[in-house]
Amino acid sequence: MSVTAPESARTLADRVFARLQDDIVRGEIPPGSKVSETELAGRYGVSRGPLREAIRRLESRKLLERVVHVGTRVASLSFDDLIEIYHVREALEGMAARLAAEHMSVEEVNGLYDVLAQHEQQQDLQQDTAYFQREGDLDFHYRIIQGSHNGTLSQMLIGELYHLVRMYRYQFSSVANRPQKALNEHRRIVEAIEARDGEMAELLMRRHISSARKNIETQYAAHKAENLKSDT
Amino acid sequence: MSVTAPESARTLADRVFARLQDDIVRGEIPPGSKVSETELAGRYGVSRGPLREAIRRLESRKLLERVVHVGTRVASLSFDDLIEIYHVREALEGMAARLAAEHMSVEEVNGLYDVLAQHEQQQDLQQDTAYFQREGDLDFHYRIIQGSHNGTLSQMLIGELYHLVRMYRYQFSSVANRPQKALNEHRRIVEAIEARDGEMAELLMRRHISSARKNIETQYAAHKAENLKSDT
DNA sequence: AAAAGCCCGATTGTTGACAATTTCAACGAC
DNA sequence: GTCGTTGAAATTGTCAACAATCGGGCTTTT
Repeated sequence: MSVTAPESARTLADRVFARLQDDIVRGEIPPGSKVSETELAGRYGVSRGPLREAIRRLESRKLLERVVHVGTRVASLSFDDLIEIYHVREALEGMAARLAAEHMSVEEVNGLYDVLAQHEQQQDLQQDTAYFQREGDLDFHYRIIQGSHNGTLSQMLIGELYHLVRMYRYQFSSVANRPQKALNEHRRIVEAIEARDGEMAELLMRRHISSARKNIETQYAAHKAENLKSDT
Repeated sequence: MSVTAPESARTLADRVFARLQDDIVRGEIPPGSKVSETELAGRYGVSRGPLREAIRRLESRKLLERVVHVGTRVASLSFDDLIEIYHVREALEGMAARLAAEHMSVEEVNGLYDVLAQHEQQQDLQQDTAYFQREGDLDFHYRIIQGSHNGTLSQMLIGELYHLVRMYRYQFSSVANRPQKALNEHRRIVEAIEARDGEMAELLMRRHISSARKNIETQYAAHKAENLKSDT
């Protein structure tokens, strides 16, 4: 399912990489905190060799930042970074939706409807909304990206960008605060894909992600204003 | 200038990384060929430690492919890979043009016109056309990408994708075969950026890259037909 | 003769020790 | 009191040796 299929984690470096990435994304290791190679090596029970390999991979995914001869620290996403990411998502996922409309099989389209139905049900039941909304939302986007049948595109979104998005969501305990609207947008996107209307699918997906970005920008402005008020 | 500023190559791994990447992109090490760690370590005069770090970084940039316990080989771009990359370029550089129209300073826009004038002159003189056309073309695109003032976007295009594009151009000694048309398209893009018309800039950039992609697809079809003919 | 199994060489994965660099605190000068 | 210097501790960068795994060739079996 994942683009970088870990199979069964053939090597030590692979396992450490997976565990360390999870610990970072879930906030187990706080964003911005310095991490020591020897300390991490001890924690995961390996030597510094495989650990350094894991660090380098996570560095290229922007989850770690390394300074020569100084050390490594966990990336800490700023609002500006997140806005940048959403601009990239808008471009890439828009293209993904277009390609998905052109290349998705009927089985894959049916799968999209299944996901939609699932979300609708969870919407009604309001059970564990926070968790399912964010993971479910990603699930929907995952499927469209995979449906593009473009490995480069999938790698960039799922293999690189989405870890940052997930980390952000954990970091700010952020949950989609416009679930009904998002669900409707999802439905229209799927309909465009089923109709094989790539242009429409791209347009709708871009609007969808653009709305999410503007939502974040609004929250950011409110947050900043709040801080200014409490500072004075 | 570069996104991953090498400064003066502080560490051994950095230097090996830069040299190895250059050797790969320029085809010094043939695409698809297997590379041995000990052999490369000897060639660059370092131990396997820093070399392995360089290999990991190039692997994450898709310039090397590694199989566990088997070895590393230089990536060999297929036509399908290239088509995928151009779809991603269309999406990302379209967004870059839009953001550039919104955020570029007047000095940066003037710089674009300078590049345009340079290309025009080289066009007239027809001197060393092959080299300047391909590097100059990249220079134009570089500036617009940087003009987006979006670090994530720049990293993805310049830091990841463009090495593959350059490798492909070396590999197939490929040169833009529609230079006059491309130059006109460039000019219209710059005009849209100067007019701060982000929507138009994105549209034109997407058409520009889409045309290049279709051009490649046509060449591919011709190439395939040629092979079929010689096979029978 | 073809196929399956085994062994050996070669390559990669991993480890621990050593070298180089940075940081931080103590000290002294202005 | 502040700033610059110097030294040591800690951390990262690098290296060479050891262990694990894979591929190819040989033997063996049917």
